[in-house]
Amino acid sequence: MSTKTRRRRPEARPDEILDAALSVFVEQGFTAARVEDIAKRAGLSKGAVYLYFPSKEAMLKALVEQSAGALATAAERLVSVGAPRDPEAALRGVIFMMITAMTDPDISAAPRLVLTEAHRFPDIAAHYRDQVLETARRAIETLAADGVEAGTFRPVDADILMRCIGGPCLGHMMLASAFDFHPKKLKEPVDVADALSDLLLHGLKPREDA
Amino acid sequence: MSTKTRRRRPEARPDEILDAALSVFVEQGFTAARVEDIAKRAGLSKGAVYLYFPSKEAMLKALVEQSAGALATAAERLVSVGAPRDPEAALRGVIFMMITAMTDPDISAAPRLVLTEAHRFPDIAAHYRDQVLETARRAIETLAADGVEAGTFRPVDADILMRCIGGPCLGHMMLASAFDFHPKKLKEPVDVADALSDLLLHGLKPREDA
DNA sequence: TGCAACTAACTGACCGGTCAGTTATTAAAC
DNA sequence: GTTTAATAACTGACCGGTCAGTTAGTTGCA
Repeated sequence: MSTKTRRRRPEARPDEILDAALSVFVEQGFTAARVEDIAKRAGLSKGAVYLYFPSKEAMLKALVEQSAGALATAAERLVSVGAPRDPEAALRGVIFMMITAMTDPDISAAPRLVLTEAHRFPDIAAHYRDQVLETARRAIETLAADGVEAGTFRPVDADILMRCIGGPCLGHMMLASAFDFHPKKLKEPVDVADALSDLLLHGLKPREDA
Repeated sequence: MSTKTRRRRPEARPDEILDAALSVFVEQGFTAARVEDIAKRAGLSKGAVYLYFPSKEAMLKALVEQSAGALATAAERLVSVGAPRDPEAALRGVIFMMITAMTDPDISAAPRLVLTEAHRFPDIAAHYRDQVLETARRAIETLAADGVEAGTFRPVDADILMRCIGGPCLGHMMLASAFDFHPKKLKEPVDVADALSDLLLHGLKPREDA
């Protein structure tokens, strides 16, 4: 019960280790990450880690699978719920969700890890592509189709829209996490999300309408 | 001259080594990259590399500085030349340039490397931020101002515009390089650039004008 | 309640391989 | 003959993974 006792909590161990592994992987990169550091952060010795995972790489794969599942369902749900009724609001919701998620280092950690390590682990890359990216593309495709049908969007290629939604969010995250580079005026995630949504919806050129 | 002789070409060596280092760094990541592989790819032994660079990290820094300088001047020139006359064409030009650059693995290699390694080398990150990102931001800020003055753009926050220009290009590159994920219909870089430009300029909502 | 006998969780020293960086040596060029 | 480019062999630190041993906790029995 006390904070000091090193009790046995075997059920919670794998997740504790994965949490620690994620943070060390993100800080150091997979190769430079030391298993001993992961163990220490999880409150264990190095040997104990190998009671739960057969190798360092197995931890990486478990993390990726965890994250991929969560992201795929999130992407699918988010669009399918709101899009048929109000495509514009659904799109704003997607962007807001992505910006807030990307702004939280804990939430963006797993995608960041995948992004930096994917190309060295082809099976991880393929898994993420099929599970997350294809799902997201399909979701955006139906979002766009709903919008066109409702007359609130004009026709647009799904791959382009995908890059115009995800890209700025991705860029926003990378600028912040890799370079500590933040917007000068818009400090709050919600303001960034709104400004991105406005620009994407209305375009850079002036409008006669509105 | 012959392919077999191990002749002396000291002037060209540093750049040859850096070329090799860049490709190995991008393939393996900085930590996993082996100096011996870099040497082999440059046609040298490992020891010879250390005649030109004091450490592996020095190669990384030289690469980053090289790339940062090139990018900063490119960004500045590209905007300052075209923007005052025709902001819309200038913006299309910037996006086209970025997409074509990002689509060429050789050209995008250095930025990709910086993106994946920056957070572990704070001085590299700071250098890139001050040299490249701030320059790009200023360039985009004047591009936006020129467009507003000419009446072809409506007012927009520079940081948002920066993310809406760079983000989709960055996303396009990461999807391709990390996940081998490409647009289903738009195969040519020029088509992708045009579609991105159209969406950014005119927005997702239908227009009465045009 | 007290006390062995047992088990599962855990530890940390260790092994073997890898790799950044060094050095002794060779050979081309002038 | 001296200098410079280059190599191949070497060193030492580091780290993933292993394993013999320890400790915390449980069960059976009085």
